[in-house]
Amino acid sequence: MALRAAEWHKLPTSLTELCINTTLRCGQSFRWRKSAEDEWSMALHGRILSLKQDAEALHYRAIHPSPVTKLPTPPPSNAPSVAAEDDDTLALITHYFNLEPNLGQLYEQWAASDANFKKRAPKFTGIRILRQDAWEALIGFICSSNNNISRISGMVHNLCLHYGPLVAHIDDIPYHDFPTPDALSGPDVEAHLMKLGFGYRAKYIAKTARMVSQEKGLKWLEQLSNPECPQFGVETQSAGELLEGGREGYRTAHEELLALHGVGSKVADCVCLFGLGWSEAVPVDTHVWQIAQRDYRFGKGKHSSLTAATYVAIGNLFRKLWGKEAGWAHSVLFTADLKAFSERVVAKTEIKEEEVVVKKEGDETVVENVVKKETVKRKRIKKEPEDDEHQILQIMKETTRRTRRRRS
DNA sequence: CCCCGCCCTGGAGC
DNA sequence: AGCTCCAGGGCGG
Repeated sequence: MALRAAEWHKLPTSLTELCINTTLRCGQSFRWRKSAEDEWSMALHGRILSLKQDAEALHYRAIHPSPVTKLPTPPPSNAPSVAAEDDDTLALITHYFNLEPNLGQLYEQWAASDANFKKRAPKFTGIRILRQDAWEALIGFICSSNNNISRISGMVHNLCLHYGPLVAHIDDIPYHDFPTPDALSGPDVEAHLMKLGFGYRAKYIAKTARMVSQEKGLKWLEQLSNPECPQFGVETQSAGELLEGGREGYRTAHEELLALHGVGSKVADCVCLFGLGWSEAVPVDTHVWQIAQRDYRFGKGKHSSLTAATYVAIGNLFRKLWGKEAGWAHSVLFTADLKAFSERVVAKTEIKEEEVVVKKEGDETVVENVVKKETVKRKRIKKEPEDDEHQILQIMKETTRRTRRRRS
């Protein structure tokens, strides 16, 4: 029997209000994959969500797992079924992509209060802070320490593949949802993740999963959410006034998260921003630290290195600059600084002035041009893998190679 | 409070 | 080939 493919639906929007090509690649989520040319897919809330975008609209479709027909009659078909007419996919997209705020207006506000934002943001419009599942964000960003986006994506993919529930296939490629805390609490998880190449993060994940599933409870984590911006399906409530260090609920969430293994200030802020809806959270990593030095006069005197005090000072400055959505504005600048988007950078930071150094060697005077650090760095740009099949193969290769290495 | 060495891994540059 | 550095850090001394 020929199966009807799931239908595509249309959600009108402009690329300045939402740009999935930037939003899905800027390192806030690690699970989206290219399922075809200009098409992104991911398992989310028990379905495969696929997206395409053009200048007028976001196109989406949901593939639900085929209902398990217990009837012993005809040959069972594993093919995905069509979404019900009245399913909640549109509501899910609106929630997940945080589509409520007027992004053009926000960009204007941020630009008006900061010349640097005004300078760098125009080529990075349409970036939305996703409202991701808190637990998934927590584990994803535990994986992110001392790591790069492509490897983090591979690790998260492996977590889903080995511990997450299968949702359905597209072109014979399986899509798994993110594993629950229970699923990652088994006795062999750490050793297994070690074999899968997680390195020292294997222990962090195993410990954190046990703490959340057995000690604190998933409810504990989810209740750290911004009540104005809750998990999917929960009613909203007011979240109080913005203080210098952020709202009360944000401060509490940040502090509570620090009790988990592998969660420091930066990872806690990522979870707050991307998983708990606290838009004033400002994760300060090496990129943001570099931005703070280059564009906001950090790196000298009291704040000459990225200490805990400096970390807080940067967040406070950004909150003073941009207010309640400081983390959102900061993410735009962060993205503008990512290597993967380096072809879009503004004006190449001008042609960097060469420092001319005059020094004496024996009798002669030698004049040489010293290339500045920034110029040198730009040479070390690697291209992110373009097509995703390549990326998936990469992931498989990693896995088999490691297991093979073990055997020998 | 700050600083340092260490932790796993893979890719890139030299 | 072999080495260094770096990639969205965290932890313990």
